[in-house]
Amino acid sequence: MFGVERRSRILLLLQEKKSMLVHEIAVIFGVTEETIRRDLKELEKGGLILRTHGGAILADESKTEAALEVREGINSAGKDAIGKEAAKLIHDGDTVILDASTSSLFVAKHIKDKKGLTVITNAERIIFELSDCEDVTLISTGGILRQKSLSYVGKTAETALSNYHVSKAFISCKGFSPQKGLMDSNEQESDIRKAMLQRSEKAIFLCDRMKFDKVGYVVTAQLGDFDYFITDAPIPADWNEALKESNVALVVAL
Amino acid sequence: MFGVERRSRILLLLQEKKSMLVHEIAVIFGVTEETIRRDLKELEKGGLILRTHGGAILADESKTEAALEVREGINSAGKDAIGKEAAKLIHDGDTVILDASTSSLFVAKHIKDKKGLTVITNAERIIFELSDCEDVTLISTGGILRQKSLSYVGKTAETALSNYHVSKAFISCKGFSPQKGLMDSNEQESDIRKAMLQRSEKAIFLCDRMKFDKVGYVVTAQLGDFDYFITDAPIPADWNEALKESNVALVVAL
DNA sequence: AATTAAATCAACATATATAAACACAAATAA
DNA sequence: TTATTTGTGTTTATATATGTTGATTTAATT
Repeated sequence: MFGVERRSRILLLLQEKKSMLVHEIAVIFGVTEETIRRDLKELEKGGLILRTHGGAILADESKTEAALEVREGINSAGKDAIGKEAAKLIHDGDTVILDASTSSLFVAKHIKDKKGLTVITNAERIIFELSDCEDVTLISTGGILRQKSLSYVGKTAETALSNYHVSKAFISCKGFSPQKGLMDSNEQESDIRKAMLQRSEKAIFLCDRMKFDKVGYVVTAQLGDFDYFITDAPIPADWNEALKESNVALVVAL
Repeated sequence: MFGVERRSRILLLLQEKKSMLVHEIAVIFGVTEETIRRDLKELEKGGLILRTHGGAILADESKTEAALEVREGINSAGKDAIGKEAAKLIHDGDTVILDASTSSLFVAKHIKDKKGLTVITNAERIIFELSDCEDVTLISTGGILRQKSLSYVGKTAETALSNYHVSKAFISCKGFSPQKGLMDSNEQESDIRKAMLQRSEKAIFLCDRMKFDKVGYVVTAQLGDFDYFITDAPIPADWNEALKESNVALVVAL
């Protein structure tokens, strides 16, 4: 059996059982656990599964709440650190765009005490988070609520964005590599992010370590579209070159 | 079971029970309380729950509830009855507008089990209430959030409305009398309601007894603009005449 | 305020799980 | 053929999840 074949079978098994142990899978295919671990890494990079200690679970997008909220739990420390650093780029009186990502939600949590801010977003969770901040003018794009992500997408939301022009946009994604750029797994979310980038003077890319070298099937943007790259871990050595070439400032939050 | 799984299950349990004891959770999953405490810390870091001495509660509840509780508390029994009656006018597959009023919120609470609904609203509170209903397509007008009422107002919100046409709009107000019509105390809220009435085939006026003969300083609509008048108490004798003249159906919820 | 029982925290222990470096054999290319 | 790559197995050091214990904090009651 070839590796690809095994990996696709692992996916099928996971779809059935929802979660499995590395050991369990290794026995089924008669290979070492190390091999399975490598398979799982591969599958995780494609965003198909979620690796855990001892095994893996299906990255089931359809399981709205549970999946979404567990995902939020992943590397929340890192995302919080990123949010804190990103917040430093926002000053009293600024007008900014926050996208519908957990990373941006953490940015929102760190700007509550700033004065005279205007925040434009398509994320219901961010609206909820900031709705009690008297000193923040909150603008929602409106549109059809995508329940999986609790964000507004579609033509309405994009059109709404075109009414504004801001100084800074904070954008995340599903996966990133310097060669392929920012990738998402949902076209609508990708489109909204593209629209956001167009409406902003400067762009800040929020990229926690879990996104490194992950992939999605739709390209949202390229590294060169951004002015800042904020992350929570040392980046792979060869990325520095790409950042310099694209003239993107690197911020590592710790 | 993996840690992530357990944590996501804990969330589900909390959503069900609202609050739980550490001990209680530990027994359910067959792990030590220390492990559960670590889980709860993790979830708290992500802002999903609030830890208490001995257990945890859901993070969400507090904010929106508390903020609007006062307003909702006013004749909430009557408004609930009105909401229930109003919900009877909504059928599977309908597209409706709900305004940003407590009365409309109660309508929302009574339509959660209907199929294939589309709800257009400018009320954050209603979006929040319906955001977990898989069978409801939720459309937000978007715009600038008016924090006092947690509703979207302004030109953006009004323009967004003009993209839609619905079969029924549910509207409330601050005060009403047959002679003066529906009155509000906020021009922006009034304008949104006017826009909503224009976008709807039929209009339903939600008017609990507390609004009888109250006044506001801006007139939103006249009785004749509506098809139904739903209230929770016998109306003053001389109002019947006006209702009949305007060809408005009276529904008294009890 | 003082007392007390319970809950929490911090530090450590431990069994697994994982990552990293290397080895090797089969498949592929030169 | 010989070299190179690729996938897998092996070994060892490291990391992780959970449990355990004892000190500390908290909340409830006197």
